[in-house]
This record gives sequence, structure tokens and C-alpha cells, in this order.
Amino acid sequence: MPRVKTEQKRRAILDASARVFSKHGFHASTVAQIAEDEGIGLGTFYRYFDSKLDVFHAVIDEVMAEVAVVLAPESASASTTLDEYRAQVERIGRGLFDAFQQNRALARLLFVEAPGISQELNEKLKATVTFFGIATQAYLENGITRGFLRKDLDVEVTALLVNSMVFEGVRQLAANEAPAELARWTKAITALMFEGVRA
Amino acid sequence: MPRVKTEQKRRAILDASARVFSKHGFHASTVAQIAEDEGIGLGTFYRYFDSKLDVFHAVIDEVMAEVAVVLAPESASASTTLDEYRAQVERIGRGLFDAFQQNRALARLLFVEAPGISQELNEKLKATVTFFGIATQAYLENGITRGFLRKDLDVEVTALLVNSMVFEGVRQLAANEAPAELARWTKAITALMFEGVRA
Amino acid sequence: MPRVKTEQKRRAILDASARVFSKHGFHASTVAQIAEDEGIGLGTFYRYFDSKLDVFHAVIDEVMAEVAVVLAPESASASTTLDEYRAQVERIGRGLFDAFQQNRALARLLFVEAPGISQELNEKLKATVTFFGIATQAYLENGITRGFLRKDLDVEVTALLVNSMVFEGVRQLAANEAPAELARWTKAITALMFEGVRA
Amino acid sequence: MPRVKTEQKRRAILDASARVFSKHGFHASTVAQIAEDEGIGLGTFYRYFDSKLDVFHAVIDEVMAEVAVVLAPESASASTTLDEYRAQVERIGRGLFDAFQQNRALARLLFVEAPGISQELNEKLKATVTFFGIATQAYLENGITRGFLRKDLDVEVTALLVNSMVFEGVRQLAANEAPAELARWTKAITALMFEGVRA
DNA sequence: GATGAATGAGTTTTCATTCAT
DNA sequence: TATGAATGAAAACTCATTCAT
Repeated sequence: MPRVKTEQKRRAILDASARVFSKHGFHASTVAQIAEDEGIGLGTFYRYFDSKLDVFHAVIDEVMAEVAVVLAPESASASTTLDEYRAQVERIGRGLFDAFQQNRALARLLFVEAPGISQELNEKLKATVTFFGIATQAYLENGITRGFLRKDLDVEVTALLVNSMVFEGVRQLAANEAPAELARWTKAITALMFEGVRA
Repeated sequence: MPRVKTEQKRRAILDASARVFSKHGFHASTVAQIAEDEGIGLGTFYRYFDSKLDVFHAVIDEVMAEVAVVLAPESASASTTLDEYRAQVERIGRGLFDAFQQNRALARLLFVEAPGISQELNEKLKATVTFFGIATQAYLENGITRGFLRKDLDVEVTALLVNSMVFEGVRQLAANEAPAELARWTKAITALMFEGVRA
Repeated sequence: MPRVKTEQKRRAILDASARVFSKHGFHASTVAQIAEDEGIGLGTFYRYFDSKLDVFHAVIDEVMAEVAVVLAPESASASTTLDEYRAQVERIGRGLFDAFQQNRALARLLFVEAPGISQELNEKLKATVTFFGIATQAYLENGITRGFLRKDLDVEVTALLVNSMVFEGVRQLAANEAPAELARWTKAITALMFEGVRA
Repeated sequence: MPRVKTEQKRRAILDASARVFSKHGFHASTVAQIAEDEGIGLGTFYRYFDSKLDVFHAVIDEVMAEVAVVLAPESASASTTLDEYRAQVERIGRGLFDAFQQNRALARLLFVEAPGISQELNEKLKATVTFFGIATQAYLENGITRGFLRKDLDVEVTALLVNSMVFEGVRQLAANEAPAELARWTKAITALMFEGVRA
């Protein structure tokens, strides 16, 4: 009855699910494993979640929410100069890296496990990528308007490319045993993005 | 007896597997479906492949081999000027896009299905990404040596970033119903890579 | 504490059970549904009944008691002539029809759901049929003694047959959306019973 | 591949199912029990039937088919006199009794288990009862036309009543350990039907 | 007395793999 | 060599019942 207790327990099961899914992947994980990991009975799991897929969705939503927290405070039109924008990109990148650094297993779930589970989940993932693309696009458009970014930029595709570099960093972070060197990655990304590769 | 016939049949089963896996994904596909798709008996499948996972590995190897075919003729030290390198990057990118354009379902298998199937497969995938990274790294190092790329480039990370942009393009290609506009992508990638975003 | 209150509540749960069982059948009904229908907690149910089977037995007993009420005032030896007996049969039949007409769902429980639930319940049902048979047999024996029924009647079997016709009427009543035409049934039953079919 | 073998095996599983269902009832029976009874693996069951409900339907269909065999050779218009009709009724009744006597468990399935399993099954059962009613009605109408049955008979309801008496006999047959005395039942039924109860 | 969260035994069903023909 | 019938381990999910509050 105490709503708080109930919410706490749901939360605990959610965390246990994230742990188990991270370790074995969605298909190799069983509800029994989750229940055991959390130290509850099998039936108890089903009091809080409808199915294994249901809890997986909840886990992914959770991860996405954490990412949103990082991006929320940033404004697309805040930067008025190239240097300010560069600093902003570094800040956002570092924030994402930090968020996933905290829980590298979650990144694995989002980027490795989630795709290919269900049609519905794929739609959600795709929508998120699109959403991030649009957000980054707004940043680029602001830069062009302010005059500190190239006018002939293909903002739509470039936004996706920029994001893909950041995602790749997170992926590497998730995949490697040794935590990737964040500084190198943020630096390399901004260097490539702002200066390009040419001498 | 005729080794050729046997090899042909193995090949046919491999193709059928790729078809079925592409359509339903690894877990939702059954060996029975593959056998039926190819018009053979269930037991016959096991005369050519050890298991469902075995044939999936073979399918992925096949996809990777096709990619290798695109990259093989290119030499890391062939470019002596920035323009030549730029042309080379465009050529490689276009080659990859074309290869997957031919069979978009295969890209889905590689980027969406393959991760999260098995530990072993993941190692292989990771190794391939690393291998591609090392290859691209060689290109970058050649550019620095020749003097047409920046000396302070973090070649290791930058190589992965460049590759990630190309992969993202392929992923988009695989995900979207309407074939992505290749020209835009190759142009945007090289623009970002060589000029950066700044005005 | 107040015994009356307790009895009332037990009664309310019993009614709720009858409603739920009538709607979904025994196996498809859950104790949780009964509790919710009555607006009580799940645990409260078990303060008044030992088990799901227990309450089902109680429901069936209830239905049987209602039937008994119809039959109670009738006396096996009351009729002294064929016409009186015929009137009595019509009265009894009409009473039963009316009782189940009131609550057709109960008839369904008794004739459709109850058999095949448990051995014990089946025994009880069988005992009831036997009991009714014996009752009817008494009526027939009275008729023979009084001389208005055939001497060579197989009273035991004939009693069961007469009853089966009435039961069939109730069954039809329970099964059909449109309430069966009582008058036709009582008339047809007495006609067949007293005149037979021959011209 | 040998269709015959396959059909035989399906038959064997069907028989095993009938045995198990007869013994424990539908709900208390498990597919595992059926498989064990037949001495096959659990999976083998599912090669021949889609589900537990599927095989139950098949069993009921089987029983109905056996009943049809008894009734098939009889013609509604064959009897031209009361005596002939009476003989025909006795023959049909005895045939049904015999059919179920052979396998009393099947009668239990049909009359005790089948109702209340599923909506679809109930429809089928009801349709069958209606069908039998129509058949008997044809016999009665023939008798009226020929002039050996009463003109004022409510043929529709009376047909159902006559059938209900026969069904009741079968039910008794199914319920009692000691095989009911067929002769008494057929005699009592025809006596009640043709002569009625009055002296 | 009332409650409802917790439980786990029990069932159905799927499907990769084997092996006798 | 080809086949497909047989298999059973494995997993998701339900729900009657208990008991601590």
C-alpha cells in the first residue's frame, strides 16, 4: 500500500534487470535470473512488470532519461562565437561520456542489446536518434546564423555525423574493459569537427 | 562426391540463411525456416553446418568478405597530396555504400543483429572494427608523413571517428525504407573530415 | 463480533462468487476477481471461505437449497386422482422453471460448470439427482397405490426419466438467450408423460 | 513420410488423450500425462496436435462421429405404423446405449467434461443437440403424417424431450460403476413415450 | 478483522539437434 | 547422402494461498 515502498521495489527490480541484461544480454537472460539477482520470488517480478520485454523497455527508457538529463540544460542558441560553441560541444560530449562512464553496462544495453529485440523498441530507438539529430541540427543552424559556421554545411546529415562520433565514443567506452580515455576522445572529436584533418 | 556440387549446396544454404536471418532476425529465425526456404530437409542443414549459430557466423563472415573486397585494392600510401587522399576517401566510402546498397538486409544483420548474439561473435565484430581502424590509421599516418595532414592528429582515435561516420551512413542505409542519398553522405563526410564545420 | 454482520458479509461474498463463476466459469474465474467484484481485499476472502473450491461448493449448495424450497411444500401422497397429480406435476415444473428463470446463470453453474470440477462435487450432484429421483418415485408409487397410474411402471427408472425432462427444460432455459417458452415446455412434458405420443 | 504411419500415430495419441481426459477430466489432465500414457516425448505430442484444447476438440469430434454412425442407417420416414416406429425407437436407443457402453468414458467426456471448456466447444455441442432434435422431430412428423402419432404434438419440444431421456440414460451409463441395465431403460423410455404413465 | 504483497509450484509450448531409415 | 520424426531441456507466465502488518 505504501506507494513509496512499492515504487522503491519496482526500482530495485528495474536495477536488477539492468544488471542481468547487461551481463548476459536480453535473450540469454531469464526472468528467473532477475528474480534471483534481486532476491525475490519469480511471481513477485510479475507483480511489478508484465513481461520480460516490458521490463527491458523500462530499462531502456531509464537509460534514455539519464541521457536527456545531460542534454536538457544546454541551449541550441546559447553560443555566439566559435569558441563558445566548441566549449559547448566539449561540455555536452563530456557529460554524455560521464553519464555512461558511471554505468558502462547501460551503454551496452542501449547500443548493443536493444537493436533487434522488437520492432517497437527499434522504432523507439530510431526516434531517439532522429530526435538527437534534430537537436544537433539546431546547434549547427544557430552557428550558421551567427556566422561562425560554414554556410554550405549540410546541417541535416552533418548533425547525424557529429552525433555518430559521440555515440561511437560511448560504444567504445562500453566495449572496452579499460575505460577509454575520455580526454583523448573529446579532444579528437572537437579537433576533427572544427579543424578537420588537413594540415 | 563432386566437391563442387557440395560447395554449391553449402553456398545455397548460406544464402537462404542470410535471407531468413535478414527477414526475421537471428532469434526469431528457425532452422526449419531456413531448410524450407532452401527446399531441403531439416536434417540436410546439419550436414553442411554444425548449428544455427555456426551458419550465422558464416553469414557474417560472408558480409565481411564482401566489404574486404571493396577495400582490398586501396593502398594506404597511394595518396601523395590532400586532393588525392580526398578522392581516395570518397572512392572508398562510395564503394562501401554501393556494396551494402546491393543488399541492405546484410547491413542490418551486421550492425543490428550480430551484436548481442554471442560473446564470440562480438569479439569477431570488435576485431573487425579494430582492423578497419588500423587500416584507416595507416592512411592518416601516410598523410602526416607526406605532410598533407595535421601533425598533431590523434591518429588512433581519429581513425575510429572517421570510420564511425562511414558506418553510420551504412546504418542509415540499412534502416531507412527510402535509400539514403549517397551523394549527400559522402559529400558531408568528406566536408566535415577535411574542412571541419567552422566558417 | 456481531455474528449477524459476519453472516451478511459471507453472504455477500457468496453472491459475488456466484456472479463471477456464472460469468466466466469455475476455472476461468480467479479469487482476485471475486474479491474485486465484492470490493474486499484478497485476504478477506479467505477469512470467510477456505478455498476457491470451498466457495464453489457453497454456491452450488445455495442453488440446490433454492430448488428444495420449490419442492418442499409438495407432498408425494397429496394427489388422489390423475387430474390432481397432473396439476401437481405442472405446479412443480412451473416452480422449478420460475426459480431458474429468476437467475438463469445459476442453472448454467449447476448443469454446465459443476460437473467435472471435482470428484467430491460430482458425488454431491449425483446424490442430488438420486434424491430427486427417489422423491419423484414416491409420487409415482402413490399414483400406483391410488390406482391412477399403471401398475407395470418401472417406477425407479421412470422417475429419473421424468426428472430428466424437467432438467432438460431448465438446461434449455439456461442455454438460450431468449427465455424458453415455459408454457410450451410444461405442456409438452405433461402431455408426453400422461398421454404419450400415440394417436 | 508414410502417411499411414503418421495417421496411425495421430490416432494413437488421440486414443491416449481420450483415456487421460476420461480419467482426470480436461483441466486436471496435462499434456505431459498424455505423452507419458502414449509413451512418447512431450514434443512429439505437439507434432500431431496444436494444443491441449485442439486434441480435446478432436476427441469430442471422434465421439460425435461414432454416434452418427449409429443414427445414419435409420430413416425418419421408414416407419408406417406405431409398432414399427416403436421398434425403430428401441433400435436407435439400444444402438446409442451400445455405442457408449463400449466406451463409457467417452460418454463422460461428452456429457460431463465438454460443456464449460470453451465457448467454441459449447457452440459445437449445442449445435449437435439441436441437430439431434431436428432429426427426432422428423420422425415425429412422419408419425403424425402417417396418422399413428397424435396430431396435437408439439413436435419441436417433444423431440427434445425424447432425446433428453435417451441422453439421460447414456449419462447414467457413464456415471455408474455397475453398467446400467439397458433393457430396463429402453423399455421404460418406450413405455413412457408411447403409453404414458396413466393407468 | 482486514489487507495485499509475496510466493513458487505447476503448465503449456517451442525448437535446436539427433539418428534411424 | 538426404530426410524428417522424435525428443526434452528450457523458459515464460499464472494464480491459489499465506502471513506479516
